[in-house]
Order: sequence, then C-alpha cells, then structure tokens
Amino acid sequence: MGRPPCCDKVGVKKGPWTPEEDIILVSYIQKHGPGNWRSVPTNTGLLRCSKSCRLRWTNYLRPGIKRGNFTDNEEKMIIHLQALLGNRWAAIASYLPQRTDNDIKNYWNTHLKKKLKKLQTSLDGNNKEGFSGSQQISKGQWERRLQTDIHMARQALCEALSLENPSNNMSDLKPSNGYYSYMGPTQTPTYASSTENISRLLQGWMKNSPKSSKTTSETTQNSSNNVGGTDSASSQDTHIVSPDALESLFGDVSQSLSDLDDTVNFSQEISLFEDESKPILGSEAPLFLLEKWLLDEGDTQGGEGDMMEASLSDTAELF
DNA sequence: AAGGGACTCAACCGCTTCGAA
DNA sequence: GTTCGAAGCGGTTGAGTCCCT
Repeated sequence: MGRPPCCDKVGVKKGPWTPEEDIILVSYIQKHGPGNWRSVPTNTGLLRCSKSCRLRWTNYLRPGIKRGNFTDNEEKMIIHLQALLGNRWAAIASYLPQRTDNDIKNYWNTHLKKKLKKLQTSLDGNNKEGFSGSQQISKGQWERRLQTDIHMARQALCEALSLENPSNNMSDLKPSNGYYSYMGPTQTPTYASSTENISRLLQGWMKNSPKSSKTTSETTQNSSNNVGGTDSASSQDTHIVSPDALESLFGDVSQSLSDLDDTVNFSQEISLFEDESKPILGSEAPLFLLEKWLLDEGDTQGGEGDMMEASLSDTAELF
C-alpha cells in the first residue's frame, strides 16, 4: 500500500503563515511541547499540513533562533564546516547556535557561494600576476586540501589525546546548539525553560502588525541569545558553557575524544529542543571541538583577516 | 516615477532515515 | 527481518523586496 499523504491536499492552506496562525501554533506547542506533528493540525484547527507546522516551528518560531546578519565567526564556521561536512546543513546547523539549517543553507547559497567564487576569481588573478603555476590551485583543490588538513589535524588530535588520561568522562558535556551544556546528574532539560521566549514572541505579535512577524522574531534575538547562554529559565536547568569558556575545559573534554565511539553516547543525551528540531549527529559531536580548535588556530594565523586566504596560503605552503 | 532584473528567504516538495509494531 | 508511518533533511521554488536604469 502506498504511503498516505501527510495531509489532505484539499483544504490545506499553503503559503506564508499569518501571525494568527503562528500564535495558534506557538500556543499549542507551549502547552504540549513540540513533537507529534501529525496531530498538531487536528488539535489546533490549523489548516496546515503537519510538515508545514513542523517547518514553521523549527525554522521560524522555535525559541533561540537568531535572525539577521551572520557574524564573521559564523561565516567562518559555515565555510569550514561546509568543507568538512558538505551540504549537510542540519549537521552544520548543530554547530551554530541559534541558526537554522534553512538559514545556513540560504546564506550559503546566496552569500558564501558568491563570496568564495569572487575570492577564487581574485586569487586566480593574483596567481596569474604573481604566483607560479605550481601555486595555482582551484577552489576544488583548495577544498580537498582543506579537508586533508582537517583530516590530518583530526588524526593528530586523536593520537595526541589518546595518550592522555581516558578516565575523564564527557558524558555530562553535551553540545547544545554550539554550546556545551553541563547537565547535572539529576537535571533534565525541560521545554518550560523556553516559555519566557515564547511569551516574548507572543507579546511581539500582539504589538506588531502582520508584516512585522519578521521583526517580532527579531525581537526574540535578545531572548534567543539567552538560550545559549544567560536565559534565566534555562540556566536553572542547564549550566551553559560557552565555547570561550570551553577553552579552559578543553583539556578535560578532549580526553574523551580518544574514543570517538564513546562520544556518540553523550550526543544522544541532547536537550529537548535539539531532540525536536536540531538533532546532532553523534559521530560529529566531537568535531565541534576540532572545529573550535581549528578555527582558533586559524584566527591566530589569520587574525581578523580572511580565514579563507589564510587557509589558502597555509595549504599552499604544504604543497 | 516606472519598469524590470537581481536578490532574499520562507515555504514547499519529495526522498531518506528512523523507529515501532 | 519486514513493513509502514512519522519525522528529518536537502534541493528547489516563488513571492516580496531592493536596486538600478
């Protein structure tokens, strides 16, 4: 038998969501939590397909979503991760706090692709002027070399770490939207931790015109920033450790990387929101640390300058 | 001011993966 | 081990907006 459609095509509304629909959806999720999407249209009366509801929630309404311009750091992360993971936007998104896979995908397709192309063009120009033929590398070559770099770095890291004391347990450290959340042994994340954000979201809708659903979402930026760090409600449940703070923990944390299989376990113990919307690929969780390490290294090499060029020159030196 | 091309991004489509029975 | 429904994911589309002529 064929698979039934997720929704009746007849009578299902399509197109942009109205603020009223958003409010209904958020209110429902506020009460019941995300999940069981098939029942959402039925229970809410929304004339939307369950997939549409899920997408609207994960890409737009979910608390903790940051909108607006990508920072340099985020950009670098995306470029790095794209080279590392390919077009696995959900996986990439799991390393970028507050960004959705859709956002990252759009940003890549609309900005970064062009940027890389432009950079490549300018580098080609430079190559023609000043570089020897052997120094000329295509974008594809650069990507392959970058991947090789990362692979080698990863191997070196794993080897180095395997020498350290394996007794430390990382099971309490969980990558949470790019941050590591320390969950106490008896503490569990709760959906209610985000109600503050939702209420702000609702307040925003009440205040603003329909067109402003975008701007109201932007008002959540303040609160969304809290999700990863200082949200009072969530901080009651989790102790957030920012990547910067992670530096000091790196030694302890990294010891567990010697056994990548083990790290799969902690990645499965992710927060509720990740469970619902941003699953983290178990085998990739430790790569966050690697990426952090690589990025930091890149920063020290390239400073605030263009990481791409820094990496390019680095890789060029290798060949 | 108007027209049209370029750009952005929310949303949809369809395939894949996962997990329960 | 197999089947099937639900959810996840990436590619693509198209409406709205911006910008240039």
